[in-house]
Amino acid sequence: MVTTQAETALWDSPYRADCPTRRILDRIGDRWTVLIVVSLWDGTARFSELRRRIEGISQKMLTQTLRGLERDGLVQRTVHTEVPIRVEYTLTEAGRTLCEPLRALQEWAVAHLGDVSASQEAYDRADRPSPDFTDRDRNPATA
Amino acid sequence: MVTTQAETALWDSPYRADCPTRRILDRIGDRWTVLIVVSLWDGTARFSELRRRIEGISQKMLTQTLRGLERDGLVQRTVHTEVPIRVEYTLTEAGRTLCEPLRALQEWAVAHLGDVSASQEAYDRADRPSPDFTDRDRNPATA
DNA sequence: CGGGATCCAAGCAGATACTG
DNA sequence: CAGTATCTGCTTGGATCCCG
Repeated sequence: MVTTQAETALWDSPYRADCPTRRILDRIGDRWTVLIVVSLWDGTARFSELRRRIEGISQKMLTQTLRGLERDGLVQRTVHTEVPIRVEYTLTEAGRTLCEPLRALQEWAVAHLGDVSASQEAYDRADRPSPDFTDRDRNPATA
Repeated sequence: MVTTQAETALWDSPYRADCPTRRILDRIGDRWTVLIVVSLWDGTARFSELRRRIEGISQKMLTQTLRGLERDGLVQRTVHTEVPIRVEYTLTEAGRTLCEPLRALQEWAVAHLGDVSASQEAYDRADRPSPDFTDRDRNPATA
């Protein structure tokens, strides 16, 4: 895919709306995609099992996200036409490769959550010129 | 809240709503955070410069996202009270460390976009039981 | 069990107007 | 220049009902 140089393609184009990074980001940028992919890391899982694992995800979102992942070729869906129907989901090879950067991100999260939380508290404690967000607020409890 | 082993903590807790991963994911999971962090990789940038670089981002979203990043301690905001006011944004150390996993993700995106696109087209071409999405559609043009 | 379809609330995000 | 404030539309996502 890279025409000129790897470096350039990687760091110059991302700011344009039609670049690969943007497209992928839009796909995996939702709340559930990453969680699902990561939770499929250790193997196959059934629909209801995923639903229990992810915790907080609705049936609609789980279905929707899984469909998206299947469409992207990151997850394989296998239907077992038995008495109570059984559907299993597995990561494809591509899906498995995606897990690596995702794990890196996860490790970062675990390693830096403390700092982030501390920074947030410090930020919120400081009296800022106009801390009164009216529109879209990150911490509604403060008001 | 798994206290046994690091490995376990990394892979067992993410499915609970209050885990670090979820929290970080919710923060960087929006469309702009990652783009901004990445675009600050090579150094300091002014507000308007970021706005031009990111392309497509509104002033509101840029401000909002930058505030969030500042609050998280990932970006440092410096105001130069000059005639035309000048504000510069730089990654903090934490922000810079976040760039690494983000770069990995970006590289994955560049490397796999072709496969993903191909998979999507194949998926869309296949006649599925009921491909008629009514609610939330990924490709409105198909209808 | 594993969804599909529909309704509806909340949040996200754009456009606009105004300020120091 | 670098925002803030507000109104508003669109999207996201949850709840619910139903079906094979």
